[in-house]
Amino acid sequence: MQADNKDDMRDKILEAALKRFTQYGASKTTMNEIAEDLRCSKASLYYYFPDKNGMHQAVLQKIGETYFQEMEMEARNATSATKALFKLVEIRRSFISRFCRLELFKLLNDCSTTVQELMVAAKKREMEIHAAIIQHGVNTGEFKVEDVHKTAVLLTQAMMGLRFTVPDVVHKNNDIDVALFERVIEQQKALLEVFIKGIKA
Amino acid sequence: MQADNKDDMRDKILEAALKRFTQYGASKTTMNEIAEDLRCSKASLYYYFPDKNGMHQAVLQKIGETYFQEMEMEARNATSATKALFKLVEIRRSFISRFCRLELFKLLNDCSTTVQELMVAAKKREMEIHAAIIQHGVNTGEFKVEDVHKTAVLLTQAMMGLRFTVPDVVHKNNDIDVALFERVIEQQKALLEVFIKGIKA
DNA sequence: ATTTTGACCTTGAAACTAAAAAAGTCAGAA
DNA sequence: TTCTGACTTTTTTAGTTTCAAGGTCAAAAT
Repeated sequence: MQADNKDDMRDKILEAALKRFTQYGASKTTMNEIAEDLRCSKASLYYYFPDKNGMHQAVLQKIGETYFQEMEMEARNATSATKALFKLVEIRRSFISRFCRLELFKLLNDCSTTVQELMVAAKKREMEIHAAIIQHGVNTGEFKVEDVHKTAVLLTQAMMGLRFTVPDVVHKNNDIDVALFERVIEQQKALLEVFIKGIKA
Repeated sequence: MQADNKDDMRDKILEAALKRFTQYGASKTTMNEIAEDLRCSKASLYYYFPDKNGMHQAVLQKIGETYFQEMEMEARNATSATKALFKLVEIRRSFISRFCRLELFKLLNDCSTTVQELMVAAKKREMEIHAAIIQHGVNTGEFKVEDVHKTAVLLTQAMMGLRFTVPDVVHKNNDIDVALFERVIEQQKALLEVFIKGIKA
């Protein structure tokens, strides 16, 4: 198999990998399978990616990018800060329901430095989106907070934490269960409601 | 070795086990070591406890009982609901700093039914303490909430969740790091502040 | 020159094994 | 009724094997 140019082939690989990963999970997908799907040799994959983990990261980065862009779009175009914060929860919901099989969790537990950095960066970016919306709320007189940044960190951490405490038992290896995550989303909305009241001007 | 009566001996064992567990961790403590500390035979321990896990649970239940009683005392005697909620955080702080080596986490991941039930019960009890204080706040006109119970669940889950999101990396096997937990406590206080504003009458 | 590949090497996770250590039992003593 | 020494059973650890999957490379194809 051959693509028109380098970037095109790289993208085709990412597409095929994403399909396999979302359907069967990343760890249950072999490099051979991806190669067979693309009617190319396994060695070709290694021409475009350093290793399987690198490919997994690239897949995550790609879909993560659209996730964050959607959120950033919302942050920019929002009229009401309150509505925007609730919209973020909805965006998160639809993202997770689509990509819950991607073993985000497994990668996080890898403890490899690059992955760790990626996750920390993602956390930071999400936090900054929250900060931007809160800042907007402060500017319009909707909110009143002492320190926008600290408030955004707190909100992000509190919302994320519900992922661990809403389920009664925390499974170590399992990826995210969709039904369970719906309950997390519900609680995130409830918390957001109280939190917003707590920072209303 | 011989004690005056059955309950007394049981208590001596729990005391010795607690000492070992807090110093070296439960999994690194052998039944022989506890027996040697007490100058009794290992078999004696099995006269009072069904197995090591049962003993570990009993130790946890014992110290947990004083923890909850301290909290319940605060809930009963509180004048201001706001102050009481902040006091709970302080009680949690001092409890964790004393018993962070008890491998609470390991037991939770055991997934044995009885332990799971114990943890769920503990969660519920803590939640009910929060509910009682919030109810008190509602009665005195300090707070205004639609559903006291739901609010208490939300607050408890949000506070607990910070245990997982405040540290950048979540260690799987390690027990709680004291220094890290201080940061968790700080965020719990910050969240509580906003949360309380959000439910102020 | 860049991209692709078949053939090949390397690694890591699962499946055994044996030995050691710790958990757990019990008949009988105190 | 409480306790124990001597005992068995279970769990943990470390070492080994194996094989599928990960990863490499010289050479071929474009």
